[in-house]
Amino acid sequence: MARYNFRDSEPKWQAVWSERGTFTATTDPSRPKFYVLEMFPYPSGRLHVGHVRNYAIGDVVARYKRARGFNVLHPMGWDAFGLPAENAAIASRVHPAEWTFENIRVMGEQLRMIGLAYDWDREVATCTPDYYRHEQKMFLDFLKAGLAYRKESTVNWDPVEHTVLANEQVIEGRGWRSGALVEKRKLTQWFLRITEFADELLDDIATLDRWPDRVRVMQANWIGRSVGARMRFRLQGRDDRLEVFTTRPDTIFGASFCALSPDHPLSEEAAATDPRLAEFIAECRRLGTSEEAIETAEKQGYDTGLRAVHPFDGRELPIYVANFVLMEYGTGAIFGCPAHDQRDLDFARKYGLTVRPVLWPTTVRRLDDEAFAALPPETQALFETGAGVATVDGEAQFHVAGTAFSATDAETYGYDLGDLTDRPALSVSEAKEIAIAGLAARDSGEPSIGYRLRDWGVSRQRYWGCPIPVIHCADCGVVPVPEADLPVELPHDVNFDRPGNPLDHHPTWKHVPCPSCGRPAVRETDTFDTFVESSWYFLRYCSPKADTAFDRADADYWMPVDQYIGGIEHAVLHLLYSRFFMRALGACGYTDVKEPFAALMTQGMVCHETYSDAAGDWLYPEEVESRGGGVVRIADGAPVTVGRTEKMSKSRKNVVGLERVVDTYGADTARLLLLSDSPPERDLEWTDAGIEGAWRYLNRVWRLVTEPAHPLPPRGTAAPKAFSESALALRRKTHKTIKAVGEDFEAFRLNRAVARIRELTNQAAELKGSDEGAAWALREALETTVLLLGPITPHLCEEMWQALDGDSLVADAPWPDWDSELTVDDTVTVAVQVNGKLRATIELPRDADKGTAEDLALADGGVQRALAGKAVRRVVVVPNRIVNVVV
RNA sequence: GCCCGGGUGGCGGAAUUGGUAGACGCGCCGGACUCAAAAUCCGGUGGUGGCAACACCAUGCGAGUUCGAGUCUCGCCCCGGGCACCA
Repeated sequence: MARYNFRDSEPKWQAVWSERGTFTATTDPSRPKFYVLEMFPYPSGRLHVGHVRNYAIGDVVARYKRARGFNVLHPMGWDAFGLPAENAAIASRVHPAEWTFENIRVMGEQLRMIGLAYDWDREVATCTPDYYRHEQKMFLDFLKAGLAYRKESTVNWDPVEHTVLANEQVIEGRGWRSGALVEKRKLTQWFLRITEFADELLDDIATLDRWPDRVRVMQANWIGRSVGARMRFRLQGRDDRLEVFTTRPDTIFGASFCALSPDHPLSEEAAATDPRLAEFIAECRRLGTSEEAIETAEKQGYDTGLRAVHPFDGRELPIYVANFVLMEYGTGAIFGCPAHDQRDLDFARKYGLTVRPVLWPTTVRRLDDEAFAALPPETQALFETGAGVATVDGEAQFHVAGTAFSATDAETYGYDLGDLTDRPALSVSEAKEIAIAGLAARDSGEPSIGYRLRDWGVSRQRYWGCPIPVIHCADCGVVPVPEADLPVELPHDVNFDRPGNPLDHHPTWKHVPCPSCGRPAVRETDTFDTFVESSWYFLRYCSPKADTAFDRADADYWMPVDQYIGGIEHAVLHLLYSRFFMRALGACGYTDVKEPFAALMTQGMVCHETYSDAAGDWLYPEEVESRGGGVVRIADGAPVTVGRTEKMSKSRKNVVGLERVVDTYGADTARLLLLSDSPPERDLEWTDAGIEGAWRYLNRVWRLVTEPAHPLPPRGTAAPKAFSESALALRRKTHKTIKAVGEDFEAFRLNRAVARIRELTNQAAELKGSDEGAAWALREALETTVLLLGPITPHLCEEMWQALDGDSLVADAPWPDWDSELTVDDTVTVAVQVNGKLRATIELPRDADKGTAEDLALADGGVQRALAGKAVRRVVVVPNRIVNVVV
């Protein structure tokens, strides 16, 4: 039994593509371009099959678009700065650069092994000065344009190691290595003014019509534009005022307290004279900086003793410091309206504050607290759930008990707005306008737009990143590094024996003369967030050897990326930062393209079962095997616990190494499985059974092509006049498949495309007869199969194309055309239902009229039996689809 | 906690976007070939009942809209992604 020899074929065709420069891209404005890009990897060590899925999907697009006649740009590179390199340096005493470049070498070899259609001449690694020098130049331009600035912000601080921790390094509030309780600490850091573009970034989401809706929604929510008001409360016994931001000025009459962020200046001021408050604030700071930690922590507050005066009714409201108020959003202070906000309600109950409803459904009577308290407990309980409305004594009544009452935009409500209005019913937006007008009249507030989006903090106190090109001079302040002095290169001679930033510890690197006055000064020792590198790498690919960041003409031709592919985990940060970067670069005259990625596809993760031994240590899949109904460790037969299927990760060892799969089955088999077993956007579970099935199919096609059941006519033979029924059916299948697979590729339905190609293979194998027509139809089917499968299993297809006397490479062959006469059938099978239940199917000529369909359906024996003599009330006919008889 | 997804046979998934639920594949069962095994080929395979024709049940749970719901609406449950210093 002949088997496809991938061990010879795969390196052979890789060499052919490489020698011919098949995938080398050249700027050519006379041709339509297509730029397809997969998110570049962080060089973490070795590729596993999880990485490959991303690249295999992109490779299908690249090869398919190439067959469609596009001038395709498909580059690859390395997102090479990052924390893991420093961790490796600490753990294994290897230099981050050495570690990174070795990983790039290994992973690059692995990528070449899978036959991806990359233009390797454009390979980029972001940790090289040749790359990051341009980033430093961009930063200097941002600085000039006012898009970069410094301000204080908080970081996670490890008090034992005296170092800044990433959120990832904070485990349950403690430093991952020291185990010390993490504190927040304020540092002056660099920021990029992304909020400058908040409205534009939000509005332009509408233009991203080839992005998944969910990503667009996530970005819009992330920017979180909300129209509200800033309002100022007089402080009792003081001259200054407290400013808060609210999205619900209409509920101001329900305010019963104000709350400050622990980082608010007023909190700090109050803490100076109140040690218990100071302790409370310190406790809040141990929560860490992530929003998740803050929002999931138990809501707590501390009464500062300060009192805010209500701008309308003069009530004195207590001012709390609360652990859930974020300094970054709004003004870092809020007013609380417990009746209409669940969090405020919980807070009010906890601290015994009044709950004062100020809006209610117009159709109900309001119960005051006294009347409510007089009700029996079971009646009170009726108010706990739902919308605060319950029937008491036959009348709908309203009271806020355990659940805050929230209004919808569509309805109108009765409102308590003091003497601001007499109107009996208002919509929320009308009430907001009235409240804001009232505030303005008292000089206590004005309309304001708030954003959830915050400016992008780009300073990192780490070595393995791009140095921020400024110098701090005692006399001149912050001085940009002159452009002629770029790049500011990382020093190589660093050591990681001490915790903290090696750049800061370096004996000489940071000491430089001030470029402005010449006196001794120090370099900025912070480096950039690695998201900065990934915010413009797609531009560098357009002209990777250019002396500038990119050549304008090349970028004008290639940009935007026509198809971007990557994980859903990047739905907000990386994609939003890149969109911002294009606009910031635009403001500095670099480019006119606004949106970097015209189309986006987000692929799911590759998952695998996890295995652990009796001691609870993780085991690699290749360390275990099934034996006698259980799973055991191969080395000693010890029982193994099979855990849940999870995203492949080095930490759980549930990774399938690429080499093992490619050695055993070849790259094409792995590619086929990764592309066919799940829709690309969904998660995929890697199983050994799956890879066997893919391998079996490749050999089946291989044999069908190289050992056809009967001789094929020479390539290019004209079609015979007549075809047998079986041959004609195969031809129809062939042309339907061409049409459908093209549509599937365009829509990323890759798993379905593979299913269709397999159907074609099945039908080709079942072809009856060996006459001229059958042989011709078989050749047509086989050639088609090779061309359609080409983007998925490219090596095998080149080999088969050669076996079919193909005169060129599949990689250079145009996509096949389909004959519309062969893609539609003369008859259709129509389902017949009786009262919505399937009772029969009937064969009808295509596009038969409704009367014919109805008559034939009613004449059917099965239908008659189901009707059982009952009178037909109605017949619904959907042509070519269904007949539903209603009795 | 907040934002965004997902849930269909033993398993991965398909379903012309409101019209025959389960394409294609994996696994399993049976058969052929073989001294035997592997490989390959042929047939079967959602569940329950029935010799069978067939009937009933079935797309996470519960309601609803409709001639007709996996698909639309409302309310739940579970799983996953993100939450600004992991990339």
